[in-house]
Amino acid sequence: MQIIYQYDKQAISIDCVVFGFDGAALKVLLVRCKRFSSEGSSIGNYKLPGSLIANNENLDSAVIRVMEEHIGMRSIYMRQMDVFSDPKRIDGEDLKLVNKHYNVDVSRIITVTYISLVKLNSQMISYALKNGAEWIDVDSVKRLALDHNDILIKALNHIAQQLQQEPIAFELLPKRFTIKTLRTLCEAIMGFEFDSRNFRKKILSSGYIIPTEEKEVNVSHKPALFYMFDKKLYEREAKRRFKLSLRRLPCAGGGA
Amino acid sequence: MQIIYQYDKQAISIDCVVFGFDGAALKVLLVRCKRFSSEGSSIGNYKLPGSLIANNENLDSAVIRVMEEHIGMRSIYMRQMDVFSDPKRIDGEDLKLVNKHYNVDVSRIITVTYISLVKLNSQMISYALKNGAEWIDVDSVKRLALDHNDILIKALNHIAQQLQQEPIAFELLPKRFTIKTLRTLCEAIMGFEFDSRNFRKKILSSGYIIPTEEKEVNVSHKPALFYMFDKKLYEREAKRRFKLSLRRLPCAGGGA
DNA sequence: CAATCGGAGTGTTGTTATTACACTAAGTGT
DNA sequence: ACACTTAGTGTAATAACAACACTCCGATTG
Repeated sequence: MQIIYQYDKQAISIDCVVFGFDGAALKVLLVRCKRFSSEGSSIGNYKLPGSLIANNENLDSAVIRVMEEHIGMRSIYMRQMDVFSDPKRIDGEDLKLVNKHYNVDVSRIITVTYISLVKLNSQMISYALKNGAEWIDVDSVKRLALDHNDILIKALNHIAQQLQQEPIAFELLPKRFTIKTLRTLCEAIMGFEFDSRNFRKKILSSGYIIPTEEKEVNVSHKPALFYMFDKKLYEREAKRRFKLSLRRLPCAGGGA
Repeated sequence: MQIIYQYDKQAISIDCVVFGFDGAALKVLLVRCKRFSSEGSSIGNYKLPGSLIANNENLDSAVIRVMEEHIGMRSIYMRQMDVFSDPKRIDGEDLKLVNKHYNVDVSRIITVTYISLVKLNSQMISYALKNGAEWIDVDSVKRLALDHNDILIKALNHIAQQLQQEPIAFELLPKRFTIKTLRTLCEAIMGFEFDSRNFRKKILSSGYIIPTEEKEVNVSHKPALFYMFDKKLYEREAKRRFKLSLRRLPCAGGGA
């Protein structure tokens, strides 16, 4: 078989799954795509924010560009997730629409997906609305354009996994937060509930979630204390943890 | 700023980090690249096996194609790792060499990296040699072409991480193996040693690593029993584990 | 201003997983 | 028979986890 390196009709794009937390539910940033939709295509009413890769930009800068467009800020947590490369992933009507939208003529699109985590606030919500986007409860997301539902589900599993290993929760929370808020967030990400006493115990024994002087005000119950995440302490702990575990037995055959 | 979607001069490639285990050390498959190397370029004597994406093929099939070329078989464990997209990652002399080698004219290459795990045997070693490749101890890998050293290091960390969560060890071992061999492999991947009694206890209590009737022969010491990995049992266990952990508290703030 | 409401915050105990550690068993070779 | 080499076994101390019920504090209501 002759191999043809068809580098001239393939485009690379990024799609971002941007998560936020409003204190109660996990939200995802979706872009309305009316210009985009059409009969006979699988394009729904919403899609994940994304873009083709522009001239001389790397993937990360494309993500930053898209983020800036929809949430108005550059400095946010972002991590590469996966690459979707099936040539049949976007084809037929969908591909025509994409070609038209971007004014290009490509026969396939390879998409690199990213996960972003932002500290959601009300300005960001209205900023998104002004720019054709919307923060939507992950639980009430309906049909999305292209294969974006698959991507979203993968992203949800991904952060649930990550939550257990890295301090990603604090990327979604304001600087000061109560233990209850942290727990609600963890429950939203994991999809199940925790025992509040054990949760609190674990959090406080971590050593890097430190109390502030502040309490909630105007709540009709005992006010909760605010805490902060101390990144420096966390990193010091992380190093120590690594050293201590040098002789530890991993679940060699798989998480037994 | 005007955004130009320069889809017409970018190529997508895959690079594979293929690991094998010879019973004593972890090996990685490297390709000699004499045709490739030149004065003034960062191209070393070896590189990871890889390729540009060919006509109408998706990334996975490109990986399979490359694997077939170097190890002569299709059916192997492979997982996507990461995407390297910095435009400056491959440029200048290196880019010219790559363009010449593939007979293309691209200004940037975006590379998706894969990890493959194979059950190494002597036929594969000679097959590789005949096809310009070589299985090399991961500990004695020197300077590689382009940014392939970075990719290799990432891959090593990746499998160390994975080993603790998925049964990847058995992708590297023959069907039948001794507990000692499994331990040696885990030690090679993790980079430190385990207590042999605790290791054995853990492995045997997993429930899905089952003894065979066979023992080692012609060893000048008590012969070790061979074991097998039972995938079906593992998957059943995995489901049960998930159910049981429904109320478990994750290390919410990060692996405390 | 007493009573009610709602969520914050607190400790203990039984159970399970982890670690550390030393000897005997079964073969080969001399 | 003896020496050598690696397989294979058990226990006890410690640490992490899971299950569980009540008091505290402030706001609100009547």
